[in-house]
Amino acid sequence: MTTPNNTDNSSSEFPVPEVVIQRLPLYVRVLTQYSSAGEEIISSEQLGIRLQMTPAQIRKDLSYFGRFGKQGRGYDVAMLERQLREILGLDRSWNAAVVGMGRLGRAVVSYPGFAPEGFKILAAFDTSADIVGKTISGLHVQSISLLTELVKELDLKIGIVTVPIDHAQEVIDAMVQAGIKSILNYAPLSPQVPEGVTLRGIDPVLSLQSMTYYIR
Amino acid sequence: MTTPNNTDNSSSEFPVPEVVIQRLPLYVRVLTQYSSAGEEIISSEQLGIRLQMTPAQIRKDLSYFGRFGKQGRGYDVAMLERQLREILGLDRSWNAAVVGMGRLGRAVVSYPGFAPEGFKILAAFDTSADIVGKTISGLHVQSISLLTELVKELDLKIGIVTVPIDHAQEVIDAMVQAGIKSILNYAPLSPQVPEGVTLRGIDPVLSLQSMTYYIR
DNA sequence: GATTATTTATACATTGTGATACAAAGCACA
DNA sequence: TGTGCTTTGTATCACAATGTATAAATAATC
Repeated sequence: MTTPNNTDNSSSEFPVPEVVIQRLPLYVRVLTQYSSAGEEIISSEQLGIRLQMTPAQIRKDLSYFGRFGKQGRGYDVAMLERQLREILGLDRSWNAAVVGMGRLGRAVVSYPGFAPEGFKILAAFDTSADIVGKTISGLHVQSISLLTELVKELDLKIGIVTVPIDHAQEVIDAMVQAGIKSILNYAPLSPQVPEGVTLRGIDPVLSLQSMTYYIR
Repeated sequence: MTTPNNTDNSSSEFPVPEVVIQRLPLYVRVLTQYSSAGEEIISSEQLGIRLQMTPAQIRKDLSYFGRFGKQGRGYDVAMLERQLREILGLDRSWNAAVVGMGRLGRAVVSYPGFAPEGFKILAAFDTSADIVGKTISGLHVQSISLLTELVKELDLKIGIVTVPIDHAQEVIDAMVQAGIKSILNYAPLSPQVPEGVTLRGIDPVLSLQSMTYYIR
């Protein structure tokens, strides 16, 4: 049952700015907190305080996708959360493969933060013969040559790169070749990916290196 | 010895945009690679190809800080790297404290990527009595109540937060109280920090959650 | 039911950021 | 030395993102 006033602007008439997309998960996060605190309504101002941004920015971001709020009242927490999760594709779960089962890869597969958010690591790969065949955190480590096959078989949609820097580009190329369209890269480099592949980097050193500018 | 053509715009007459500061470490990284590949000169176009950005953007970014290149020739790799490192404060090393010695904290202190870049984790803290007193990766885990004291004693300039989400804000408050001005936060929330404190978040789930928008 | 309080959605203004274009500067080579 | 080629630095433009202001809608109160 959709409310009649819910005009859907998301009909991909024009592209939503990437910055906006990146903020949506922040909104989802706050909404989840509010929801579990028993709140039923939230205003853009309350959201803004939590996220240190102006209420107008939040309203404008949301308006790209429809009209979710009620004037004089605010947003229904549960409803808005549901809508945003649907927009982001978080109303389902996503299967992921990790490539690189060294220290970092092991930390990633045993990180308990992914599964509750619907990201399931179903396969682990490595190149080195020492590691292939072992079982780590319940995952049987496979040879990278089986990547394409298992991407299809297990419906893997996300690739997580945790190999050393000098193998990262080739691993990413292999992922792209295997049909992976979303890559989370932990290696400290800026890899080249073709159009249509989304790449995000996790790079604590880069973050530190830009923070030091502001100390002194 | 400064070259005469090196006009210094960095004299904080006007603030350099934060996006620019965040790109400088990327330039440093490519320059380091180029340098160890034996290249002496690099053009903004070559840099642009590596980082998937327009040459003009790179030139403009650099021009905030001075004139480092030579027309018709390009940039001296070693010189530019040295300059950028100095601008970012990477020509020295920085001491850091990690708070939260659970799984994540242990992964962070044993991550070998920090030290070579000049980030030295000199102290580890936790709240739980089970962990305080243990030695992890050569670090004696201290009670968080000693934070302020050790920040001074060890000249800790960077705080790394690896506690569970429900303790993160209080830990960050404690760091701010202790005089820490740069915080790297691994907890999945958007903490509140006062003006003058720089905060960067490492949040793989957030990255994944915005990537799923582009699949489908 | 009329009046006052809120709060959204959005039109408009302002600011920030990135791309384009080109003059000035250096290099290479005849 | 002069000519052509390259590449920087920056002025200018275009557009993206943010902030401000307000009309319209809802709720609350008397």
